[in-house]
Amino acid sequence: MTHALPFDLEGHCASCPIRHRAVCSRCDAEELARMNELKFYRTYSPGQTVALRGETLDFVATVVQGTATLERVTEDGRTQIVGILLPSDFLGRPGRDGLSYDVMAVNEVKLCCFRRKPFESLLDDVPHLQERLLDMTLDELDAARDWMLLLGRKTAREKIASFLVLLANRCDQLNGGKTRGSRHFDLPVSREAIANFTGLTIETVSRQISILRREQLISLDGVRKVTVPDSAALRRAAGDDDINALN
Amino acid sequence: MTHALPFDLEGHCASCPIRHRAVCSRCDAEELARMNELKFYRTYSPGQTVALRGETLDFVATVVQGTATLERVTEDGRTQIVGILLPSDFLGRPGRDGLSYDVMAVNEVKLCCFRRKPFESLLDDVPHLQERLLDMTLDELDAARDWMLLLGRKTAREKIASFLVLLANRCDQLNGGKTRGSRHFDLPVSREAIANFTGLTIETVSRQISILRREQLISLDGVRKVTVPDSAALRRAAGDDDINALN
DNA sequence: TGTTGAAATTGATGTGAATCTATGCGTTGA
DNA sequence: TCAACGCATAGATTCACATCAATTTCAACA
Repeated sequence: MTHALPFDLEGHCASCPIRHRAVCSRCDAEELARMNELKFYRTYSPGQTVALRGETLDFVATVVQGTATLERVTEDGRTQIVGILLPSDFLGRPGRDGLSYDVMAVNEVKLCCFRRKPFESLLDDVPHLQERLLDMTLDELDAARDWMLLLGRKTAREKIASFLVLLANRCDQLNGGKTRGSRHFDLPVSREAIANFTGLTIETVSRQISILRREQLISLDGVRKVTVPDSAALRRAAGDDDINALN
Repeated sequence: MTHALPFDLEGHCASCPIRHRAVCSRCDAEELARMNELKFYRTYSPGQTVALRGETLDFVATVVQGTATLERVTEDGRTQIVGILLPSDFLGRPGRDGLSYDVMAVNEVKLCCFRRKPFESLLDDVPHLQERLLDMTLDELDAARDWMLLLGRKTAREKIASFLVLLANRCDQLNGGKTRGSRHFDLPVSREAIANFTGLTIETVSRQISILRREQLISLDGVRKVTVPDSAALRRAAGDDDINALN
């Protein structure tokens, strides 16, 4: 399970690729040095469970690499993805033993971890850290609420278009600036995951993707590589009001 | 627009009915005194807009009395309620000019307000305040994710049962301890609001409520007063797994 | 106590997405 | 090279919920 990594895992935070976006992004050199001593890395393989709802999770972490999903499941097995963790996202709940959802690695995931108790002390001592965590949590809450509109009120077509817009935007973010005009990205997840994210079935996801392709709003290379020739058109199909156009 | 209030609006925090649950709940006497000087009250009448998505909101606040909804709307007018503010809930986003949803007063709402900038300074100075706000935000995020499962994967019947369970629990909370056995509470919102909350139509809401009543899972006195003879049975109809039974 | 209008309920019908059932199409491994 | 398998696509059918259309209930007020 050893893999080449795009940066030195034993290295310091200074060389960390997501340092400027993560929970530690507002920390100064001294604070960073303190965190640097406490941190440790963990790797999960595709499909592996990172944490289960209700179980004790004794660490918190930042995603350095890979994609993980947050899932809620009904007693009879219907599952809803309630969040996606991409690089720079934070995992865990300071002040609580466990999470209220399952966390699954989609592909190979690398986490920069801190044991929970020491991290809670850090939060008390390092205002920059707590401020940033509050801000990230408020952003997540806004994103969750956008998603509630999608789940409750959008059609299958709008759901798929919205999902693609969301991914395109997040990919842009990770690549720094935003690209204009034609955009190209990889779906990090299977059709089943898209279904569980949008509250649809895989069949409906597949059909709607085919329809969007026939209408030339997207084109596919294989089953995972997506090109969006006109992001504005796709955003229109997503049915959002235009305040969101800024994102 | 003058009304009798259950506590003295000009009074100090010590007499505030939601003091032990709100964002200020962990503050000591000295911190409270500081906040006391900055606070001011506002009242909104039923149906009034408290804030609009995208517009500048120059204050943050705690709900002291009444109910408000957080709403997201598509360009063509479909609306989804993405949150309910009940007494002790926090409104506003420190560090941001505006909100990403509309806020509407359902009935007469009283807010304990702070101008945003001074409140942000308070957050920096008063660790208890920021800690509590982070905790409340994380709770809201968990609740939003529960709601995503409901919107994406539950049937109409389960949605209505879940909604009633949620309300029953929140009402218990506000009344301090939790009541066992038969529970009784008032719906703070109309059928239309329930529809916008659950992602259904008013007709479906009405039908499902009638069905639950016929099955004796609930009984109604008028259209707003609900009695739940057996909360465990209603929770079962809500389709949650039993980890939630603790709540 | 009657009048009015909005909100809620109920019924009949329509429809979008789920379900059920093949079939295609890359990977993996013998 | 070819099964075998998982994943994606596609067609036919069903069904849960939406839509359309009347009532009925209820709160407010004369």
